[in-house]
Amino acid sequence: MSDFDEKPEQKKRVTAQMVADAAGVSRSAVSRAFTDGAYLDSEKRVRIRQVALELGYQPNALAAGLQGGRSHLVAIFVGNMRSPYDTAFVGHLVGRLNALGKWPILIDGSGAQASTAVEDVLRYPLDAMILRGGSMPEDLVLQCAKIGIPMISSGRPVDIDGVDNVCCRNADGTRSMTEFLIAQGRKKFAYISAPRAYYSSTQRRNGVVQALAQAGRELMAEEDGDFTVDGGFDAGMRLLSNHRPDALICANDATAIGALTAAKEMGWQVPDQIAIVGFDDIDMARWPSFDLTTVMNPIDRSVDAIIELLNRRLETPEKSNEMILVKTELVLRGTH
Amino acid sequence: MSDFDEKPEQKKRVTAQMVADAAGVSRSAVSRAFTDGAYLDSEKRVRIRQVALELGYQPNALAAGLQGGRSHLVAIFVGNMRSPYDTAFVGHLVGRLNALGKWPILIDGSGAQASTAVEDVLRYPLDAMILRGGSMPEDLVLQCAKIGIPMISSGRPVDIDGVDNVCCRNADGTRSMTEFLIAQGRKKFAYISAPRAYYSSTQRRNGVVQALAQAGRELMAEEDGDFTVDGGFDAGMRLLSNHRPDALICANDATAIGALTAAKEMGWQVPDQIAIVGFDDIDMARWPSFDLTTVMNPIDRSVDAIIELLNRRLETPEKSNEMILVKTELVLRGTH
DNA sequence: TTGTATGCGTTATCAT
DNA sequence: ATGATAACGCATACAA
Repeated sequence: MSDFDEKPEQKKRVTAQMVADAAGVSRSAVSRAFTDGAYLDSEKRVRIRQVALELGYQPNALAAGLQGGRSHLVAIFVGNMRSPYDTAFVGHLVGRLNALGKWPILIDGSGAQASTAVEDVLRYPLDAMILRGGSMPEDLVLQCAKIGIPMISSGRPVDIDGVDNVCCRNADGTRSMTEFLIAQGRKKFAYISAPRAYYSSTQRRNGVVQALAQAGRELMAEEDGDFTVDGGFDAGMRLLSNHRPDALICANDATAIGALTAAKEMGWQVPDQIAIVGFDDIDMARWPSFDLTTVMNPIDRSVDAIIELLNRRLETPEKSNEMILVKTELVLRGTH
Repeated sequence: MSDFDEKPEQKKRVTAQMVADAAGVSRSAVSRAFTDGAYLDSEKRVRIRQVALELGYQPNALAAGLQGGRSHLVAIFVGNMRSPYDTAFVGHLVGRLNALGKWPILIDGSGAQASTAVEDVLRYPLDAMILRGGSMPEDLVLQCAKIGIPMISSGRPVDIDGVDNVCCRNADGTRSMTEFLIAQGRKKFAYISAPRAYYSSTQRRNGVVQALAQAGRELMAEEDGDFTVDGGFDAGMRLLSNHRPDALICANDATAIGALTAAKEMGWQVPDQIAIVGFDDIDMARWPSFDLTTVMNPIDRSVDAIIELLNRRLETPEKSNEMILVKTELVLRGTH
């Protein structure tokens, strides 16, 4: 073997034609060797694959995608790449998509250039676009729908033709939690919210208010948070300086962790004097320093639902929109 | 306008040819209208773009990528999509790549099917492959190098031709921290590690040991963690039951948070009786309940370095390998 | 400045 | 079972 053979210095990508030449077969044979269920002598298939391996050949997915089939590319528009819940969510989703042979292209929705980014990514013939939290500009959603790209929104229902939705039963979750706390003997309820723009916070608040109304009560106090620990801390400080509730329900776990820290710092006994609960059940909620009672917003099930809707939509592109509602569960730990 | 016109039901993607027909120009004119710096009457360009917008035309990136230029696709192999540091890292990286017009395809390296996933993604003519933490099987790295895909590894140096590296000065970080604690008067040092397989934990331990040696000391105790809060909690419990160090250095922040929780639970006064410090400076480190003194492993600078190496490599594909070492910084909060 | 013609690497169709 | 050939949608060298 010559030195030249030893180090091919192949700058250009190996093509099917090269493999065909090397193996002494036609280009089509090579293509078939990489297509499951194609007519090809099994012995020849093995030989071709062998040659391909030696040459380092991989079918070019770009060219294959041009053929009209699926591209296997899926975009994920992530509203907030900083929040613990969303990042965990995306982590799971990516894993599931990988297992399915779908390749997720991530778009950071919080960036200033998010709209441009979406438009650029739309140049790829995507199998689907998944919206996670945040909000994609309406016109872009419409554009996707117009192009005919299946869209699945998670966390914020989108009522547009061609968009499927996965959403957790926010109000049910906080309603159950509130009922539980009432049954436990709590009487004076407060809520720390997130800005109105966040659909889920409003829904969660509704659940609290409904449960209280049913018991002939109402919220005694309320403060604005922003879904972050710092926001929860500040809101908790403000709220607990001016009121003495015995139950504090927070828009999410981050907020609750912040509020819990504030309460402890102010000398409140949790859960003796006050119950503080969150929503989501992020990893940190079960960290021993918090041991937070919360409402589980199940990532597994939500991702399952997304995958399910994705498969269904790819199978039947013209099917009508669907909305899968994901059930929550109370997670009773140490702060109630 | 007829009903038919109203709802075009366009299943097929709009192509440049359709736009050309609609605008009464040639196919190439349309192409030029979307290519910056191409010769085209500016008036005509505007008209073509207008028609394209109405029809919902986007150049097909798959077909464009086939042309031999860049695909603008970049794969990110993520070793651990659960750890707070890695997810934050990936979040930043995705944002930066988006801003550059590069589209990141995520591969979950912790999945069982990671190898298959990498091979499948390699079918796309990637502009680059970025390794974040974890470890990609060596043969796959070699395969990428052979194909000629630029690779950049972050968090774990890869010594293979064609692979650039970004790595934080782990040993420097813990050495500075140890020196600082020694100067502060701490005398009995302990370390909670991660499994040997993790390059960074070993490096960080080395820094501690070196600084101690220079002061004529050595580690009085050591326990095995696993880079998680739970692991840190357990290791902390074991360590503090059998020893009475006055400084506990942990392999990362998650470990430190776990150990800190354990220490408080056992009644230790932090920082009076013991200093507990971490590494990374994840978001949670500055949460008020922890207020953790730690070594910053700067995500911004690491991502900057990756982008820099990426640009340089794309500019000069044949350049020799580079390794950018990222400086750490002590972050002095409340646990020292 | 513009249109025509060719090539990119693959899969699908059609013969054989 | 296999090989030749036609799409796929675009960019670009070339001709006008």
